[in-house]
Formats: sequence, structure tokens, C-alpha cells
Amino acid sequence: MNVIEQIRLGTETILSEEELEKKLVKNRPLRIKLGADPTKPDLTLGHTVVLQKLRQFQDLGHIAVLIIGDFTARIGDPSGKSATRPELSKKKIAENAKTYLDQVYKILDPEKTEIHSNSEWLASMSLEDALPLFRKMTVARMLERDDFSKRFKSQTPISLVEFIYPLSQGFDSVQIEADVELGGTDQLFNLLVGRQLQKDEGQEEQVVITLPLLVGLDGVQKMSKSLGNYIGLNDSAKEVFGKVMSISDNLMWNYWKVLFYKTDSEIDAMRADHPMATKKSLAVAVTSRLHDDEAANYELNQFEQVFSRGEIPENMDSFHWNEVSEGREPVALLTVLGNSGKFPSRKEAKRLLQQGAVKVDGEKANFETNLGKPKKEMVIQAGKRLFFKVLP
RNA sequence: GGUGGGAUACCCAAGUGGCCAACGGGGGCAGACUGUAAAUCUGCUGGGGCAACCCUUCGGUGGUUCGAAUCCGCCUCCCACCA
Repeated sequence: MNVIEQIRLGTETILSEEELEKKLVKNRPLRIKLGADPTKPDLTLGHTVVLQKLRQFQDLGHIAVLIIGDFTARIGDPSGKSATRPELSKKKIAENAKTYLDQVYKILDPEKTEIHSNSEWLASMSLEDALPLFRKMTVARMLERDDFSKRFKSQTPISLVEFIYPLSQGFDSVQIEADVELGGTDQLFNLLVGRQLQKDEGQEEQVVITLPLLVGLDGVQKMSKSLGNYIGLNDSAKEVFGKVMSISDNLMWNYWKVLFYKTDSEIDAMRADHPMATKKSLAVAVTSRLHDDEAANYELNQFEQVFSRGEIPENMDSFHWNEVSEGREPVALLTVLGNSGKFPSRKEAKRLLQQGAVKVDGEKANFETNLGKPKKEMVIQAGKRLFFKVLP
């Protein structure tokens, strides 16, 4: 596979491949730009689609130029949005930016990463500096954008400040002299503005590469923190593994394609296998990417132990009898459940009990179940996933 | 600036004086089944209590009433139409 073919893997569009080839033969590290707005403190598996591509460029000897959009975050990217975003405070943005970097380096090579904040050049810009920029964009062109045009037609407000967003992002490209800019498919318009501004500045235009948006765990909407349908880069290995196992069989193929560049024919071949086995390998693959192989294999074992064989997990939280019994003996199981703090409320624990979801040492318990102090240890299970021990 | 409309539980959304802890859908949780935390079906989904029952919630606040999410006054915030 040649370099272009490698880069092409998993991409939606490359504008244009010819330009990219010309840049690649220049024999110098290219500057690959990726902008990230610190609007949310947590990155998701969805972000890794583009980060993984950036990492690939790094491995090919190029430089990742990461723009922390601390200034643009205050504007709020209108892409794909149906409403104006609320303005974020500077403080919140600074906090988010910090946690971003920790997460980004789970994927990127820090040695080949250059970091900028776009407030470096945007914050001090005067209206006079900005005028030439504004002149380059027309209202008609803005309104061609799908999201804006929908909002305009449905008479949903579009703030003027939202028109500034694509220009600001494009100006970032001029500032750092980007050779390539990566983004999700919803970023195409913003990325193209970068090309236009660079051209006007007499710079060589950046190559624009878009990557597919990862569908969220619900299988419908794009993965995002605010929709709650996400796998977080900071999720524990256990959570990552479990969340992957919970996606529908249908969605699994999409993940193989988008995250691991599986081709249609490879996927067809995988369909011959048992879907559960295929999903387990996907869960292992995702978990090792976000954590490591060891953690992934451990979670696979735990998963098989708990869900396939219905056994208890290796590790679980434990309490001492005195912590949960209120010093009484015997004591109602409900009291122990409530005192464990494992349930949002006693009411919730009660519900589980009524639904027959609670087991003590593997025995189904009910409302009348009373517990005595355990001799060694007692395992309490509520539902399929929640376990804890009570020690003497 | 003028005129109308709206704010309901995690989200969407009914409800216009007692039968409302509040229809329905989504989401979440559980059970059954299974191939997994898939799919499907069923149940649950404010808090406290073993229970009878009690407490808190329908933008905020002050009233009317035996009784209000529902009626009235004021306030805050959103939206639409006209200019």
C-alpha cells in the first residue's frame, strides 16, 4: 500500500488527492492541522476517528498542529446545530483545554505535536483587522450551508457571531500555514473557508480531508457527550468494553469500518462468524486502543465470566457488616442495600428487590429476606452488573 | 416599538379547579428469552415508609379557594407575527 492509499483509508473526502500528492513529494514534514474547541471537557471515541488519522500522518513523519479553539469555543461552532450555542466562560474553556490535551495524547505522539491556542491571534484582533476577513464572505454563501439554510427557512435564530466562526477557523489555517486540515464531514464548509483565506493571503491552499462522524451508542445520532450516547476517552476499561458490547449488531459493522478501516469485503467475511464473537473482538480492539491489550483481555475474561457463565466478577467493592447493618442483626436486606450507597435511592433498591433482581450468594432474595452477619463473606448482586461484598 | 403565544419530571410532550406524582413517546433500569449489556416481549421509572400513609415537584413569587400544574396579580426567561 502506498502512502496515498494509506491516507485514503477511512476518509470521506480528500480535496484534492492531486494536491496532497504534490505536497507529499516535497520531502519535508507537512503541517497537519486539527482544530478542537474545548467546549466539553471530555473527548469521545468519536474524536478518535480524526485523531487516529492525525496519528497516521505523524507516523509518516509529519507534524500535528493542534489548535485549541479557546477563542472560537466562545463563539460556538454552528456546524450541524439547530440552535445558537450558549457562550462559554473563559475559565471553563481554560479548564476544558487542559483536560483535552491529556486525552489527546492517548492517541497522538507528543513529540510530533505542536499546540496553539487561537486566542493567540484572534483575541487581540481589532475590528479593523477583521474587516478584510468579513469582506471575503457573503451572506448568500453562508446561507448555502445546510445547517444555516434550514435554520433560516424555519425561522430559527442565527446569531451574527455564528457567521464569524468559519472565518475564524479559516484564519487559523492562515496563521499556522497548514498544509492539510482534518475534520469531520460536518466541518467541510469551515475547512474550505481555510483554503479560500490562504489563497487570498498568497499561501498554498491546504488540502482538506474529512472523516466520517462516528454514530453514537444509540445507533442513530452522532456520538457526543451531550447526547449521552458516547464512549469517553477517560472511561475505565470496564466501561469501554461494556459499552461496546451493548451496541446493536448492526452498528458494530459501522464501527469496524470507521474505527478500524475494514473494507466492505472484509466485513462481509466477518459476517460469517458468530456476531457475538465479532463483537467481542471489537470490544477488545476498542479497549486496547483506549487503554492497552492487557486491560482489554482482562475485561474480555471478566465479561465471559460474569455474563456468559453467570459467575461473579473477580473484583467488586466490599463493605464491612457494621457499615451496612446499622448494628442490628438480623437486618432487612433492604437496609443493607440502602446503606451500601450503590443505589440512587432506597426506593430504587426497593424496586430492584420487588422485580426479583437481587441475589444474595446466588440465591434470589425478596422483600422478607433478612441477613445475619456473614461468617466469611457474602456476595450481593442486583441486576446483571452490580455486585458488592459484605465482609464480617 | 406594537400584538399574540409559551415555560410541565432526564428529554419531547399531554393535562386548563379535586379522580394528578401528573396520559403518551424517547431514554434509563429490571425480568423473561437469548447469541452479549444485540434483537424481541413484559414490567418499573420523584423521595421516605413493611404498610396505611406522608413529604417534595408542574419557570419565580404573592393571592383566590375547603382544595390549584390548572383561576387572578406581579416578576424572570423564551418564541412567533407586525414594524
